[in-house]
Amino acid sequence: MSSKPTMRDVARKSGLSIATVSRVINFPGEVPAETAEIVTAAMRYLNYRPNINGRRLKMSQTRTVGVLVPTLANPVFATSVQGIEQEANIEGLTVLLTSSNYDPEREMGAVSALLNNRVDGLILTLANADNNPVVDLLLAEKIPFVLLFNQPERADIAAISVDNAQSAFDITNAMIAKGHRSLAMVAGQFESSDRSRQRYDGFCRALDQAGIEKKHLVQVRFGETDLVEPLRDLLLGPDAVTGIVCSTDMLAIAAISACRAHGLSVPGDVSVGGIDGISVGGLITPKLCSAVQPTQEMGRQALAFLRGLIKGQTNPQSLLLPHHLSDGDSIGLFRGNSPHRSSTRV
Amino acid sequence: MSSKPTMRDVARKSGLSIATVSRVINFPGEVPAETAEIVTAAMRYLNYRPNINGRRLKMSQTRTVGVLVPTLANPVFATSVQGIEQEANIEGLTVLLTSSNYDPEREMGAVSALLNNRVDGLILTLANADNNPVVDLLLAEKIPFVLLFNQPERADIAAISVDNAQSAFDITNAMIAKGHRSLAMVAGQFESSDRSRQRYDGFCRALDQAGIEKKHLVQVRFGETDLVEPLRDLLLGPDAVTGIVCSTDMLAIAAISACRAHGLSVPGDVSVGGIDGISVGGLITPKLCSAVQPTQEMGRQALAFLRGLIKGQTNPQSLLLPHHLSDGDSIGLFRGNSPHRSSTRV
DNA sequence: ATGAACATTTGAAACGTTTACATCCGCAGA
DNA sequence: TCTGCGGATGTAAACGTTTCAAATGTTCAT
Repeated sequence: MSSKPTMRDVARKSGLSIATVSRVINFPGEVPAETAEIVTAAMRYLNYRPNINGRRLKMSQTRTVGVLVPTLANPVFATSVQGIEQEANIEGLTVLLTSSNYDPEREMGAVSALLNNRVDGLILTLANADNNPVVDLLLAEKIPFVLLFNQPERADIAAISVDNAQSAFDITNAMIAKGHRSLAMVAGQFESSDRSRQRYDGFCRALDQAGIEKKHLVQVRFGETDLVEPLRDLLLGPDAVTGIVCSTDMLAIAAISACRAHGLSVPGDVSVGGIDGISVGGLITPKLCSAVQPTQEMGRQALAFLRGLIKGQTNPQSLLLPHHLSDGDSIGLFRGNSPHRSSTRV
Repeated sequence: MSSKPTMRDVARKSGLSIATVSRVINFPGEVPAETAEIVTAAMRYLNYRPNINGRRLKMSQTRTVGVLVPTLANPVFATSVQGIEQEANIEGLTVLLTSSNYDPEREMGAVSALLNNRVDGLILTLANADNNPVVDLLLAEKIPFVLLFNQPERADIAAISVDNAQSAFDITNAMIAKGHRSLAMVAGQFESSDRSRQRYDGFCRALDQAGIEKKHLVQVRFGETDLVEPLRDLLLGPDAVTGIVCSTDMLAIAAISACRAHGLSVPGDVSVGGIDGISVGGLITPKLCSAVQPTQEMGRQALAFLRGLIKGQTNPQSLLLPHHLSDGDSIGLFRGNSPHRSSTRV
């Protein structure tokens, strides 16, 4: 009476066998309504709850999926997880969530822990999808997995993302179209994010196409929100830029803040664009202009996709979801260097 | 050879018994270095990974804790989960995360699922901590749990939060100190959040103390970010306010946006204050003035506290962590109704 | 040589499920 | 009456661990 009641207790209480109890739980249709009632009554009486761990041990499928994201502090990932959980809930799947903090070492540890839990599959956002030991491990062990936000080079890996390079290309072009010729990109460190590099590539492509030679790049540690110093030269130096493309919206918001700290107005003196489309971007002033990806939907799709893989559907294919530019006002017409700005220059 | 190797396989391979293998894994110290080496070699050779579900079934403790938050879309909760995971990682605990979407019905379902997983304890942020069937269930089943952000009336429930009423009181007072006498609160619906109500109480207390009679209140659905219509009367009506206290920072950011949409400047025409202290608040313009709570730290503490309860430490006590007002500039001096504002009024 | 004391290792019984297989029973058709 | 069938239930063997009690081997004082 002290410990939790088990199926055996329910069986005893209802005068039936443990097998019948199990059937009532798992295949209510295959049992006469009358017996089912007896059993459920006993369960209610005893306050019985099935021990999922017993089931998980016995069954080959655990109906659990593992999720690894870099961090929950960035709303992009938080909302994608929301999408995953939403879809998982519908399917009655349990989600095991971990985060790597952008640290490749922790990625392996986290995935290892998830595998010890015998998850049926994984959804991962990796620092670097290419040449990644985690990916190799998963392929070797034949565990179904889907990459989210990563855009791996190998075609035989399931991945759901937007076209990172194209996103950056588009937002950069939006600036060029407004007359800006002196641009910089602020990006998360490439070692911590392949997306960061891919987006930089798109940035460069846009500049090349416009015949712009100077390609400024500032890499910042992830989680960093104070860009005042990192951007000083870019904003006030001898060849200051008039447009900053940020590899994420979080960086863009931080960049706008840094511009202000340097006495520059956005978009008056400097235009700033982001990538991701996090929701606060639409609320701040100036409204952030960003290459928006359907984050939550991507999470949902990732889970749906993973479910397919788990069911044995082979030939994983990558999905590139469409992005779009939001109509913000953080990108403005090029006006030369405003008086205010030149006066501010050190 | 097809399926995953088990301890039995490792035992066979190393010519030792399954019990010895288990001891190598769990008590490496109690086994001669030589045998340990043989066993680990076998494990490496077979690519063995322990099946945690087997262990969980056998052991009385699962070394798993369940976490329930309203949503990950609000950075307050996302960062608190970060804190929880951080601390859990150190302890080698697994975190099972679910969200309720502010829906009391889903709360019970989610907790039930967690209990089926036989979690050792729970960390919960509930819509309403008082008279909550989930709390009753947990108390009845004697499952250790800690409330996070909730401030229950009952003293026998472990809870970690800031003083919600006091937070609202302080931020409201900051406005009053700047000369504002016509104030409103924008809050999440009380049914979905006891904090919302507690914060409203603090708001009222501040107004009472200042001898202000009119107490405006607008309740909005959670997740709502478009406050243009909800705030119209408040901002443009016959007795428009000059200060808005928001029950969360997310609402505050949305409120600022709405003010702008109505042609009002913050803090020129209207002052806006928030509660929570999410990090973007410090990056936007105007810098959000908020009653800041140490969100991540609270998550960490919640886990530490829960660990104590699980270890059998009795007499749960509530912890009220200190909050502080951030020095933002979203709250400004009362200037009467500016010409701009009156001209904008419909 | 004998047995006590100790260090290692092992056997086997759980933990709470699922499920293939067996059993039981009533009833229709012969 | 017997055969056979099908529906309802029961038996028992897994699943992969942990762990207690017991066995085995080793060392050492007697």
